[in-house]
Amino acid sequence: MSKKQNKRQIILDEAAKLFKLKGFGGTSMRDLAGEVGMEAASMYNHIKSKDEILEHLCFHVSDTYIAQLAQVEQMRGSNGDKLKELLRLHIHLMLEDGAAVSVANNDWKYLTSDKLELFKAARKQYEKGFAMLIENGIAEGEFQPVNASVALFTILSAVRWVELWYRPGRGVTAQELEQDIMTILLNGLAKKQ
Amino acid sequence: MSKKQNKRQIILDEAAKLFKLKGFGGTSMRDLAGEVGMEAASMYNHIKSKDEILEHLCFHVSDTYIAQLAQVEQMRGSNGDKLKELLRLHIHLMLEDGAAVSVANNDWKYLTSDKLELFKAARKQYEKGFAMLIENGIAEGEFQPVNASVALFTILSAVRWVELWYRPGRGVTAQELEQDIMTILLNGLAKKQ
DNA sequence: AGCATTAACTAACAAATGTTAGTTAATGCT
DNA sequence: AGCATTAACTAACATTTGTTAGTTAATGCT
Repeated sequence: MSKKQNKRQIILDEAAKLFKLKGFGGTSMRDLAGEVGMEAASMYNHIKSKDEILEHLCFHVSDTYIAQLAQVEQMRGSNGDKLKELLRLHIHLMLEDGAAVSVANNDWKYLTSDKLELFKAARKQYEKGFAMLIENGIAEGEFQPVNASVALFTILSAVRWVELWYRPGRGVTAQELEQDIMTILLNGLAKKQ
Repeated sequence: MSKKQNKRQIILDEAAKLFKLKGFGGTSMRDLAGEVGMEAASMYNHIKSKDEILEHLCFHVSDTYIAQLAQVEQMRGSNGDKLKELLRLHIHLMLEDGAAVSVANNDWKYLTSDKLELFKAARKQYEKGFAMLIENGIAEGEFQPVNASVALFTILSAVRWVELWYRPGRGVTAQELEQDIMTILLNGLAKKQ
């Protein structure tokens, strides 16, 4: 039983890496099997289907994001503090589970119909909670009076490059990264005068 | 001859839309043919291969970006002004040719080997020019002293959602959009105090 | 009118795809 | 020791894929 869990996890991890590299459609079960060190057919002892792999990866990410949102919502502090913390957690998942996040960002559209709807709903829920923090911040005069949706997507997109770009040995630490991104997004690139 | 150009363009445009919607791998030549209103085999009177379609779309985008960079580089004005203008042009292409930009952003990895290298080189050239503006701005004390690469990718990513999200009838005009994105990226979301 | 080109079609191909069936050796429980 | 389960294998399947061959009607030039 523990062995089974283990092999399944290896398949899922390897799938995340391959899907990130070559896309869901561009990755065949034989490719994946080669990476795992097994025949394609053998993997079906551990997983139900190729679609199930995709579902697992996508919902792992969306579930985590929603849990993080719930966690931040019951924090106390300013909207700026909450936004900062949610963003920090958001970036943190990217650094920790980059391949899965990449799949959830790029290959979610290949989910089959009912799962696709579920995923889109989850994403919308997350975005809604995120937007609420921004709207509250604007209403309370804490943030600049921009369109909240525009701010939301600008921020969420702004951090998406992290999973494509960040590698530990790149001369930028995770702390610097977080700090600089926060600076740019909250304080802006231009110097205050 | 003009007819041929026309049909070819229809195929390319329709391909951009489909690739954006379902990905390069997820779009079959028969799907595309159905959209164009033609049998799959008939399209080969107008295009060389499925790969050629992808190449055309990707290089159309990278060529445009590089031309825009060259245009801005010979402007006079502050680094902030140049950065603003380059970003404005960048967003403009997204609004004008969203599907092609989407393909260049998401499906470039399916380019075949030599074209893939060419595309990556073009992208690197664009990023290098973009980064130079930021570095100059920092050196001249115009921008905050952040890591230039982090700033570069944060800005370039920040605007990527536009092609996924923007639709004319969404209550936000292109002008508002540009303005708000500039505000957030250059001045920051937080109010100056 | 005669001819060459264009652009559509149908039919078919070879390769690749996700998946199932059937088999077999190893492992662990009673 | 005997039995059930697990997890690997090979072989094969039905589809789908990108693409080519061969044909045919329409178009336009001389």
